[in-house]
Amino acid sequence: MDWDNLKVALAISRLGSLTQAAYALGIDQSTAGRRLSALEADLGAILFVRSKTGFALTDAGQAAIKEAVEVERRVDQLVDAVTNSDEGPSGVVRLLGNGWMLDRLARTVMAPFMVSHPKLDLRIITHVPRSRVRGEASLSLWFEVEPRDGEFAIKLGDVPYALYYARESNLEKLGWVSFYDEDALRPAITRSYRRLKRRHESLRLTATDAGIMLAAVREGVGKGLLPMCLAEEDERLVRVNDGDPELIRGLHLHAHPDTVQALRVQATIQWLRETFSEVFLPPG
Amino acid sequence: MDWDNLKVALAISRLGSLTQAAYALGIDQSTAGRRLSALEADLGAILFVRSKTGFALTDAGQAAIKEAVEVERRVDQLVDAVTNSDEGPSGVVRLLGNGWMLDRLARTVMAPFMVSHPKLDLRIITHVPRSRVRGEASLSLWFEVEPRDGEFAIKLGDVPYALYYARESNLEKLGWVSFYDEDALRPAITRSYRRLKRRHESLRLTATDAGIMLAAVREGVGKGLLPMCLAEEDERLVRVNDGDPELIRGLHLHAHPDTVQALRVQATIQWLRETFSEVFLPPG
DNA sequence: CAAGGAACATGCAATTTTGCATGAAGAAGG
DNA sequence: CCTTCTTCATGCAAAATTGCATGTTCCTTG
Repeated sequence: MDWDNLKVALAISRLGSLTQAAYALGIDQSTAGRRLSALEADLGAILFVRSKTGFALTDAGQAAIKEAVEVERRVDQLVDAVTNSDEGPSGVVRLLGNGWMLDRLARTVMAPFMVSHPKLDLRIITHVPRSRVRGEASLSLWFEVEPRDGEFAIKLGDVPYALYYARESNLEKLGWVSFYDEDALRPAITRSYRRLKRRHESLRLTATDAGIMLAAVREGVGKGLLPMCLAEEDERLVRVNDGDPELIRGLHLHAHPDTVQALRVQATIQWLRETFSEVFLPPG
Repeated sequence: MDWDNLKVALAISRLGSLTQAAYALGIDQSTAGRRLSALEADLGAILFVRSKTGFALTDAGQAAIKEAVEVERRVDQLVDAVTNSDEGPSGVVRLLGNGWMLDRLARTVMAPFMVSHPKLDLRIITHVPRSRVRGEASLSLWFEVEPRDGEFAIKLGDVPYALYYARESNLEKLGWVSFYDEDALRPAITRSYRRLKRRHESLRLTATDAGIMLAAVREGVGKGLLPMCLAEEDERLVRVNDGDPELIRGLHLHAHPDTVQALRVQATIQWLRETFSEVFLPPG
């Protein structure tokens, strides 16, 4: 049995299809299929039921994947133990989250991090359906979402939002630009909006990303709740009220327990914790 | 990094040389060398220092092997978990011990065991220097030897020895056939001999294996302490004294902790425990 | 219901890996 | 001190693996 073929089984189990698994591994779909077949032949058991819509785990497959995850973790440990000393952790880390958050990270603290970790391979993925993320060294940035099926979560900090409008606009006439996505119905958010928004005011635009909202508000489309870290930097935006932020959202980092222990994941977590204030709090 | 290359590193670390490792893995020495080089390149660290006398672990190599052993164990678990259900455990188990013991096992209880475990691959190795045996799913049968460096040992039972001579010989005129090997100087054995052997009696032959001793005694070369399980079955041998055996040796089974957990090793241990009386005690 | 898309299987050529043969370099033994 | 044995490195042909192109089946969507 070729130990390397376990990678294929793991990838298929995570991505659900041969094609995607092969792409993730950087090999051809046909190769992935043949290597899986070879693995199954060596083990004397069928691990996946093939269908045109994808691969699904059999009972034997579930048992195998459960152990293969452990194998992967040990290999990670080995790589960490050996390559560690010279140039810091190496390998792939996937970072998932909202577009504006990842964009902000990229604009502020990402470059020095990549420089100081030359062997780290960061995959930035915006707005992936949460269900798709399983295992495989990935970290997700989410607001107030409790971890799913045994995910490991730490709170990075509180991100303040405040109400802004464009300097050139007439505040009284402005409609609203508001957030809409799976999180939009959370109590904290609806409560803030209910408190701020008067009945007769119109809703001009919704967006799933605060970066787009900010652009819209800046161009005078309407007023809206924006992360202070973004808005305070923009000279064309004016905050409506002084004092406390209108809304505070807790930012959490979710990690799959299979891979939290890997050094590269730990390093990324540490980086996000250390730079949180700089990235997500308003300056000063 | 090709996970399968860890096998090569493990084999080299256990057998100490590229050639032997390659032979054990069933691949060519040049292939093993190239795969080790590839592994080292992927890890960015040298694992072994090459010399004409063999390969020696570097510090990085030691760290790597420590983890690779864990990887191997998890792969074992995976194979056990998956192939388990149908035809019992599979894989290689090495069984080391004295020639006569392994010979006796082969004559008595080995065939049914091999039949009931069709996927098991048993490697019988007689009289290997003990230092050579490290890791790699091996079990050793030894008398009264305490386990080394964290080996795991269980006592199988007591093997009775008694004094025999050939039916056609004249007991009074017979010299001695005695055991000689690394274990021969153990207190229990020298005590028995001192008690039994009179000064004027001559020492005719020494052998390192009780099977050869038995053949010699049977052919009238001399009298000697023989395992009762062997001697009682031989019509041409006569026991000198009735009653208690002249010598009792405790038979132990040593296993390396890295691999005891593997199902195939467990199955082999269980087999040896269950059949001990039939194999190593005199009939009746 | 038809068309388009996505997913897995398979034949075949190109690439990679492997094994063999040989060479070189040290260790062991007479 | 020389011979012999064992060990690892390397060039080259054979073998195995891989990727590409294509075919087929099923799901989705208009």
